[in-house]
Amino acid sequence: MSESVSREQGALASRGMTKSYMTRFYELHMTLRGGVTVLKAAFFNRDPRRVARSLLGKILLRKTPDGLLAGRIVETEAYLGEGDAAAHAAAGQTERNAVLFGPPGHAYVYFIYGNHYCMNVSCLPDGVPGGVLFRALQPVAGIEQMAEARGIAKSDLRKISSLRKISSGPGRMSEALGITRARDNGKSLMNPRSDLRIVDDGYRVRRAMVTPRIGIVKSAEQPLRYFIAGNPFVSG
DNA sequence: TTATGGATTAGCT
DNA sequence: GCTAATCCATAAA
Repeated sequence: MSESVSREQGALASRGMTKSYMTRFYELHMTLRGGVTVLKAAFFNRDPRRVARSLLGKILLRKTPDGLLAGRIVETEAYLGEGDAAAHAAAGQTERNAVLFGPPGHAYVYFIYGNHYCMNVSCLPDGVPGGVLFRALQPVAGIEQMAEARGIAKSDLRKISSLRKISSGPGRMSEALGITRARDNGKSLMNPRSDLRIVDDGYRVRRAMVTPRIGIVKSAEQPLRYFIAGNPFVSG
């Protein structure tokens, strides 16, 4: 893991990034080290608001045949059960949203606007709905592979604007990691051998912000969107 | 069986 | 800033 991160840093350095830019870009990367721990069920078996806040700074890992992909979670949204009109769980359990009603720590992937997949992690005990939407990642490892999946030219990766296009947004993030409903819906994110999991590398968020959620109409006023203050990879 | 609209994105003005 | 693209889960009929 730390080896592949070093490779990424070397690759970017070789593309002529300035020191000030490197400092900014890798502020969060430098803490990713060998001793990572997979988040356990107790972490997710809580109110989605607390889970959404606690997930900031954690690492989402994707293993692929072509290499390891990783991104630091910099933006999340909490979706509650009953009483949250914007939540998919609001109208009760269906085939699509069943994972939200299941045990905590599992991936809920849905298809939206005819084009995009979005991923949540289920929260609260089996039988109680709730989830956290992953909205943005800061690329950490496998940057070139993720860029390719997003249709971003390798030569553009020195530009911050292109780096942001890799995984700043729920649909973009899913495309970068190759997340689909068929492949990933219902998967546990707590299995150390899974190709999709969340780990804690010890990074601590300095300051988190809370604002209303993005892209919804119902219950749009509630402050349930969480992000790392000042992080350039936050969407919107 | 058909109609509706969305937890988004890219591209154009 | 504005809007088309584009599919499918859900609701209505």
